[in-house]
Amino acid sequence: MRIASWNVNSIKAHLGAVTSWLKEREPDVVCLQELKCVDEAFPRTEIEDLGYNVAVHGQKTYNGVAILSKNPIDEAKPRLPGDEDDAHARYIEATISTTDGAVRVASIYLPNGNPIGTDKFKYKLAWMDRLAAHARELLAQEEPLVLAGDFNVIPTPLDAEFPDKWTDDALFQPESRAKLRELVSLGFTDALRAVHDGKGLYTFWDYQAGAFQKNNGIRIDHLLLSPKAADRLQSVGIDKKVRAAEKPSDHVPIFADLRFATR
DNA sequence: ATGGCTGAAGCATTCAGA
Repeated sequence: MRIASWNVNSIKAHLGAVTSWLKEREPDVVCLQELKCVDEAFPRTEIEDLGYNVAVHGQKTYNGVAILSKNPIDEAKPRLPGDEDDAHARYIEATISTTDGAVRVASIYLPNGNPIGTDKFKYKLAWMDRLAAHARELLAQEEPLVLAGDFNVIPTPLDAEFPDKWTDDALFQPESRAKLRELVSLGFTDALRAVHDGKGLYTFWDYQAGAFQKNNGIRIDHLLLSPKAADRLQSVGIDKKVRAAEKPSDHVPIFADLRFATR
């Protein structure tokens, strides 16, 4: 089973890139972030025509997350528990059934948190606390679980081409990194780092100043695997080349192949 | 030292992103 995550930076603006990539990469499950549209405006038909079931938690202009799955989506739940008053559409979770058992998947768009020293940064840290609390509950169920999304945290200096440029940024604050470590330490495996060492593996390049041409990137899109998902991990990839296309999203897809007898 | 670009909303310019 191939599970992918991609911050598409507006599903309407980049639908062509998404459908081309779906056809080429053939993921079984896809977690999308930054849809920037309400549920009714999501291009459901275009995605369903490629063989996917769709669960959307949208929002006008900002945020918005979705889960696409070739296997049936049994249950989809928007929002983290306790976030009923949060207007931001940043989380949707679904259970996907396969002939080889169920897997639970969450599509996560963690707050950016810039600039530091503001309520936006406090909101980011509080959101991370709520995510960790929920993740702890999910882990207790001891099922295959994948937390997939744009976590807006650079885990370590290895995950930025120029880490010194990010010292004043919310994505690289010690508090942000500590909270990501606390989440992972509940029992998750960072899928990419389980398979690949070293520098130069990025999922985001700014649109400005030729960042992609300079490979001035950061790794902020992550796939966190519960123990029963990590046991099945075969390989992980980053589709860097989609960033070089015309009018790309500023993020690229990351995907993991798990040993699941699907379809 | 700073900003650079992109998308949405909406029609000039602001907000947000990271």
